Amino acid sequence: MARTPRDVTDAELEVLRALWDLPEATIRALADRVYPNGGASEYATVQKLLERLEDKGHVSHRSEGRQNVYAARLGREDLVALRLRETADSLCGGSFTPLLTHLVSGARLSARELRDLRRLVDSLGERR
Amino acid sequence: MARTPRDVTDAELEVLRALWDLPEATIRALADRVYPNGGASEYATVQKLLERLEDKGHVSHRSEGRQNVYAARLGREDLVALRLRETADSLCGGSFTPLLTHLVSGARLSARELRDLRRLVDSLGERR
DNA sequence: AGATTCTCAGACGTAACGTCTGAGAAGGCG
DNA sequence: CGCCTTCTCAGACGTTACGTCTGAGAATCT
Repeated sequence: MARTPRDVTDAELEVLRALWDLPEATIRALADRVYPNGGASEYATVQKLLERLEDKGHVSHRSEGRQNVYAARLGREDLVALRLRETADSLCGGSFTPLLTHLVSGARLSARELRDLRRLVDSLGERR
Repeated sequence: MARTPRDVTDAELEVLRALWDLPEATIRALADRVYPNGGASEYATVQKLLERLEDKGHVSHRSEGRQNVYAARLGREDLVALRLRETADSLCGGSFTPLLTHLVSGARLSARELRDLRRLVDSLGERR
């Protein structure tokens, strides 16, 4: 049975998070944020993580002058979508309905979450 | 940054699936199902996967006579819940609302699914 | 008794993951 | 101009997860 690598690993996610806050950033800016007062090796770590993220298509870079400027191609919502799809595919035969059912009925939503959801459903219902 | 092992790996999931179909099963039954016409080593593989699943608390066994009978402690819905919580925690600050929003607005629900969902939400709202 | 089938304990190889090192190019500045 | 700093690129390293497999011993069957 083949092992499937993770879409985004823990350390990669940390870098992605930084990129979500700073929509465009140089490696140094990201390194400073992810590893405050980190040295050369932490810098290189971020660099490698960015390289791997780019291999996966989740990040892109352009070289501005001498240095590279990175930007996220995968947004937080996209990653949420990815994770939901993975869950649906591997556990629910690809259907999202079981996820919904669980979330709505089982997950003890707060009053606010419930209100938001009701509004969402209402707005969807109107458009039909 | 510490690496976090997966809740259930691919091969482990395969065994879990088998256990979901056969609510109680001996190792051999599971091995036959997961690896049709597999030999002694496949049997041992299933055994090891069960051991790891048990370490994680997802499976339990009792020894019936000479052999061990395994049962899933973690149901399909439980695993769905786990995955959803992981996603919410790592990407949405623990809130389920973004997941719901994505599912409801993005997942192209059928009219019927939508109606059921609305009813579900309404019934939940009444209880407050 | 001998063959079979179970359990338990542990080893093995590969890949993932997080981290780090070194070499080279490009500016900044005395 | 030399020197120092900072960047990029390429690749190595150690640990662990993961999937797989082997061997030894106990129980059961015929």
